[in-house]
Amino acid sequence: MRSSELSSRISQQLIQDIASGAIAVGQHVGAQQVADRYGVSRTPVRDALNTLQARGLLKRQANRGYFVPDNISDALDQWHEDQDARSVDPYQKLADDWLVNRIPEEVTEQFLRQEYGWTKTKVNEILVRATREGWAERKEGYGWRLLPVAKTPESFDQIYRFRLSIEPVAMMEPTFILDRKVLKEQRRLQEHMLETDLGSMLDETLLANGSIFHEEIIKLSGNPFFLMALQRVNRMRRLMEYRAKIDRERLVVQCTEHLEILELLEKGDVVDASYKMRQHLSGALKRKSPIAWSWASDSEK
Amino acid sequence: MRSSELSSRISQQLIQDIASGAIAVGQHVGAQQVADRYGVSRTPVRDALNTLQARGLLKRQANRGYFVPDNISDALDQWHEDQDARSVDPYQKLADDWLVNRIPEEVTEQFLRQEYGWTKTKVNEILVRATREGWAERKEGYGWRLLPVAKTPESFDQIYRFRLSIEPVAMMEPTFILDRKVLKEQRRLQEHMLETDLGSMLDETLLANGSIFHEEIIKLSGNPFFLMALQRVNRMRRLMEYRAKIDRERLVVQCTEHLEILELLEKGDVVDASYKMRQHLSGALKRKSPIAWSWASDSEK
DNA sequence: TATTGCACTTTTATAACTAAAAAGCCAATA
DNA sequence: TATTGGCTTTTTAGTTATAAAAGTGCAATA
Repeated sequence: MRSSELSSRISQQLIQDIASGAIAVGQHVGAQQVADRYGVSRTPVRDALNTLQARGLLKRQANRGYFVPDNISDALDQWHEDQDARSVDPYQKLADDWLVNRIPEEVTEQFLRQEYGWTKTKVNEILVRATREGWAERKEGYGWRLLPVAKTPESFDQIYRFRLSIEPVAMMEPTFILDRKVLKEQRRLQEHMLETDLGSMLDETLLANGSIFHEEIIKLSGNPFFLMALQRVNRMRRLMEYRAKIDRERLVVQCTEHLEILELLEKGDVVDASYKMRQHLSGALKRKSPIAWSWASDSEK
Repeated sequence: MRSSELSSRISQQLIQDIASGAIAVGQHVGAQQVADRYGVSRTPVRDALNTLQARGLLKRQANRGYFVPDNISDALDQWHEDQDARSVDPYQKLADDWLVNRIPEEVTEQFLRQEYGWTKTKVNEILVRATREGWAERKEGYGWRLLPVAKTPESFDQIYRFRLSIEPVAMMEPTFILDRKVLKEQRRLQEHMLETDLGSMLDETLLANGSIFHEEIIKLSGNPFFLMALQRVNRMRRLMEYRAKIDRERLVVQCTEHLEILELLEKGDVVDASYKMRQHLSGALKRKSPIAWSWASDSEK
């Protein structure tokens, strides 16, 4: 059974979907279906499904497909333990090193290849992603420049101020569509969060929850530029939050507020929902820095 | 005298800066100074300056540097003629082909290499840029997906709606700084536009003018996320406008409105300036499609 | 009839080498 | 004393062969 990078990514994603409840217990998980969802062929999906089945996260019925078993919690716990020693994503590694000033502002590809032992393509792939997510850019000549944005405590506030300017407005766009199906699905996810023991969930899953909710709502605006802008700042925010201790109590408040917004939308009360969204974001902004900015001091050495 | 891609880009940029008035007549243009501005070494800058000097766009004084000559208009006209047969930027070529549906939504790198005769690195470079500018993304497995955003007449409206939600708000940010130096420079550029014969200016120069003004203003907000978002939609807008006939009369109105906003800011009247900005953008939105959407019909075949 | 399993094709990654381009340095000069 | 000119060093682009990974079609099976 092969286990390429892509199939590992698919495994991770599937586990997260199962843990977050996006894929329900007992549900059928077919290779073709998963392949379509992620836009890949069945080859890497099959490897991923095989791996998950081997670890008891999926049950297999010959020639009928894979299913989420009843005893999924145990298997998930087991999997979490196994993963504790998992290797860190190179992208996160670079982001991390940049945040704590372990690498200079300007780097050459060669420097990264030597420093991390990455191949030419790997370096390129990582830098492209960093470029897309807004914290790196190619210099005109040789080398790359890493941007100080998203490095400081201020950027957290700045991101929330930016979101305050787009999210409530997006909900008032003339092309906004109250898609009941989306609202229902989001309600299900938020309620699932509240019902589940948050301590047993992966940090990634918890962080993803907030982003997904807001992105699904802004998507309803029918204006893709609002979505693109939100996705971009969310990715940056997660770079920072990745290093932080998550305040799980705060998450309960977050989910509750999400549900309140959903309720207003389900009633068709878009204006109040937009207002509530504004309050929701203001609340996050007003809170004292929700993250221990342990690394900010490093830059003052 | 070499003429690499980078040094050609620098030449282009310098000419545009001279044409738009960012570099004034008689001003000294030193190699080191230019190199610092663009973040490159003197090597490609020297090639560029040499090229420009050879065409009479710069005057050289031995060991003292280059200067913008008095008779720059003639030299610029001459240069424009020479450039008429200039080769199209591969990036624009791909964008163009995508806009008129000459290439499929999903492409492999190999396809592009064969179709356009580009090298592996070139293909990568172009796709990375398209990714950064938001209209392409890597598929999970092989291949790339081109996004339909920025292909339709609606996107034009959507971009303006988005800008309406961020630009006036950004001016009201608590960190907004009224930088007189920036305002003065922008006033100079806008007045230069009005004084110059627009017919003699390159389309690129005219299109860049509007973007730069708005980006400089939003930069004053002190919140880089507003700037990043604006830059992104501006780049997309220019992809579309690149194909269009420019309404030069409209540009006069545009510059005048820019000057009005500057005037309010110079008086320290940020609130009114923000309101004027809103009106300015609304005006552009309300105008009937400013572009002949010649290619939109192609998709309905 | 939907799904898997498997063989086969296409596409991309990797590595090593050569050519081209950019960066960096220092002496020469107005 | 700032600036250019020419030179050397460093970095990246281009090329080719080979391995690995992903995509694709079709028969087998519950």
